[in-house]
Amino acid sequence: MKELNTKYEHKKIEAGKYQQWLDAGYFKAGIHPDRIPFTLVIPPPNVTGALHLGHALDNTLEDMVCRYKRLRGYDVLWVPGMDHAGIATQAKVDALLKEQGISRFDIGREAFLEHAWAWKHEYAQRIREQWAKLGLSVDYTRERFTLDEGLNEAVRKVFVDLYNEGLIYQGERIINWDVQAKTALSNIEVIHKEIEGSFYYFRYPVVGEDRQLLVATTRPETMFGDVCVVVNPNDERYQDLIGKYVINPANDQPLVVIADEYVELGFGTGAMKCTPAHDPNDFALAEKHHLDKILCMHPDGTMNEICGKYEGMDRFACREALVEDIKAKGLCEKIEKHVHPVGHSERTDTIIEPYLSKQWFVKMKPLAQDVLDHQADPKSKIDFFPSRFEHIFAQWLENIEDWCISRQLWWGHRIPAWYHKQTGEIYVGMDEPKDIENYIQDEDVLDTWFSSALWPFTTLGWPEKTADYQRYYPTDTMVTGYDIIFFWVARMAFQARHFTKDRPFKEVLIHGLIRDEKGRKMSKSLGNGVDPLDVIDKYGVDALRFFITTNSTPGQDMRYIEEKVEAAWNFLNKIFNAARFVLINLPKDFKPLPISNLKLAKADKWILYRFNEMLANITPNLDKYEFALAGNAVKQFVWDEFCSWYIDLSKATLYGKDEEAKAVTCSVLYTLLKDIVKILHPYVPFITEEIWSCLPETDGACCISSWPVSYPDTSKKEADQMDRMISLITTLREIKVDYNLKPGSALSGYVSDENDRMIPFDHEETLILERMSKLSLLSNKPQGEPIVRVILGGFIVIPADELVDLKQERAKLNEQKEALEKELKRSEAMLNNQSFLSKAPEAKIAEEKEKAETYKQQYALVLEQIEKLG
RNA sequence: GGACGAUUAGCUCAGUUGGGAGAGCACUUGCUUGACGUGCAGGGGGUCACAGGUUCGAGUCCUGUAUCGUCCACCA
Repeated sequence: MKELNTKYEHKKIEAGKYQQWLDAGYFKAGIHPDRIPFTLVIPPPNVTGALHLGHALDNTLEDMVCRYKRLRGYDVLWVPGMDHAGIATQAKVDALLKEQGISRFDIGREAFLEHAWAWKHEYAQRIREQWAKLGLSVDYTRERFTLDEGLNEAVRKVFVDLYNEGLIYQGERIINWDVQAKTALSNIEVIHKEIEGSFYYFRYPVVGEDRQLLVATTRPETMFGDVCVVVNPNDERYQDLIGKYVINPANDQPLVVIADEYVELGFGTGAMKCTPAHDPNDFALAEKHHLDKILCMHPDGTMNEICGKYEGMDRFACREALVEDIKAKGLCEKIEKHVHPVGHSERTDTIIEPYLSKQWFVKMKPLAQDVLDHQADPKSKIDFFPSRFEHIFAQWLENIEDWCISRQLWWGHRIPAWYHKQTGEIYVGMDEPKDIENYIQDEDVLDTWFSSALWPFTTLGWPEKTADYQRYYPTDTMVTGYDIIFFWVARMAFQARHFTKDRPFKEVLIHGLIRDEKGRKMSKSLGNGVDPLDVIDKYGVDALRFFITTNSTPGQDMRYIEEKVEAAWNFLNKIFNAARFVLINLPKDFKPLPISNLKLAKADKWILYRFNEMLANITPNLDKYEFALAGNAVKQFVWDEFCSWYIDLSKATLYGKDEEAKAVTCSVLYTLLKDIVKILHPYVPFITEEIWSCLPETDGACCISSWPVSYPDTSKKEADQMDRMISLITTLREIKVDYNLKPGSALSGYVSDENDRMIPFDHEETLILERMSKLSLLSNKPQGEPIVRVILGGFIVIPADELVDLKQERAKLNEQKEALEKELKRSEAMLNNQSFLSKAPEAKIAEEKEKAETYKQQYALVLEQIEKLG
């Protein structure tokens, strides 16, 4: 048993504790095969750098769940791991090499990957150090990486199976091309931003005629890829032009005018240029009308060889130059300002080029439908907290398009497809073809999310039917931000459904973003990021965790406010000192007595009753991830009831002479402290473990102890008696403030019930009154002007002639009178309402009647007193 | 163009099946009370955005409006 420090110093308390937990193997799953398993996988952080506050939020909530479930007696498995994060990591390694003057193309694929792995090892270690700082109770014996061998095998199997089922295909389509990263992206990696661009109106001379056709575009540089001009077949203006040729002002080439209903009658000029290789709609038109698809750019966004003098120019430089040239030719009618959404790369923020390219796709409709079908079944659906995200999730799946999964990168899972050197035939398989010398492998890798989507089951050993997979899958809870529902949650859902015939997790807790104190997103460019390590250094991780868990609401964004972390620290300091108080007052040879065998005093019964109330309140809230509601209820109990009242009340016996009473108080203090520490453990694991280790008669660690149960034999009636005492003590304090008496000054007086009968106090209560208020009870009603105040269940009379300020007393009584009148009016209105009496629940009516009764008595008393004062 | 969220004390936010408006910080008065001044005791401060409706009863449910924010959406 350790000795508790005299001061709360978070650094001292947190030091070494995590390693002790790990050394003892407390977070290793499977130690208790008899227990019900509870599984959670960590959303694998990218190995691109340090963890930020967003990770702290996510991971703290997960650790909360795990530690709570562990205390509830589950065999908890929390699988840790990291994500290779293809584009992001490759960009970082590229940048690092660039600093050394190296291009990845100089050193080649293999050498580059060596650098990438070295990077991964370095950052994985940093991430683990941060997990340790946060106190995450993960099982390191099961740590995985999205690019490790086992996962690679699973990824290949998934690819090959989907390919064989016709759910993965290769196709030449318009994809979102990132000209900076020089890779394809999926639709959700494109961020649409409203950009002020221009609408250019150009005149296209009609071949052989002396007239011009007006065509508008927002992207003149793609005119080199135009193959025709399209008009609506019902557009009367252009009937005679259909089938004729016009001259493209960009390159003076003839373009045929075709008709298609796709062109909207009222929009623009009614004539649309068609660029099949640079626009998805134009591509669809080209397929329909068997038109050519002409690329006019290189993969890096510069113009290609078909663009004549513009070859090699950046696409936007080309746009400007071309417009100038067309103006010079006199073919530019006008340029209008035009605000429209423009796709940007999520990673590089460059403007996406819709680009014709051969890529691999997942056919999404059937896979998504499978998930949607199960979402309609309460037994196999994934439950979202809060539930509104289920609609967002379902809506996205309903409108899903095929997923472009190939990426032109090196860092990732290589696509298991090989092309025959002579025939070009495609071979897709788990392993390379036997006559590999005749094949070359596809150069591309898979979208990072393709492997992340398998995370809940591949980490448990799938496709092997391992013991872990059988015991721990499907997982129970996933904790993640609303920003990756589409990227990740939806994809896990369909891959799990398809390959494991199950949901990947039963419940999803969705949290929001953590923002800066002004509500802005934290970002590098704004420089408003907060490093969790700095916060931990200043306030300790427990304070950070308590701030996070008690200031966030499921699904809702939160702001980082340092004052609130400080407030959390203050609470921890409070707990620490409460623990000190208890420990200081326990006798050296203390042995806790079972509460149920004790002759409890009123104060004991009161606090135990309150504890039961609190426990009954928080448990269901914790079960539905309402950590803030539960946490604040615990805080309120600990601070306002345990510390402010019970500890103070306990001093009456602790500092008294009754050894038997003292022993009872000690046991109650000890037992309650122990329970409080357990309840708070998921929130603040370090300080609670510290206090636990200083408590006598505890074995093991707090983190593997058990969730408290409620105390037997507590009653509301007895709790109410203590509430009368509390009301009395509070009133006495008010009187002292009213009369400018020192808090420690002595008073004498008596308490009467509504009928003016003196209420007797037992020994315990007398001691408490003396201790808390320096009130000595009178046995006879004295003469003279008294101060009279209404309290719960009666009134207190303080005879104090020389003190009494009649004016003040009248004012006070009138205040009370008015308040009571208001309450009575409200109460009577309710009780005189026949509808209320006939429709409201009985318990509510009884409650109101009881209240009304109390008010009436108190009101009568106040009136009587006012009359006495005259 | 759709969908969703927010609007409650000076600030940041809770408020779980509808039943007398809460917290933290800030403000204010008093206090070396044998755990804690990082504290203790007392106090002030809100027409719950607005307008209707349902209900015996609405911060809470319904409809609409306003403001802010987010996501989704190929109109050249």
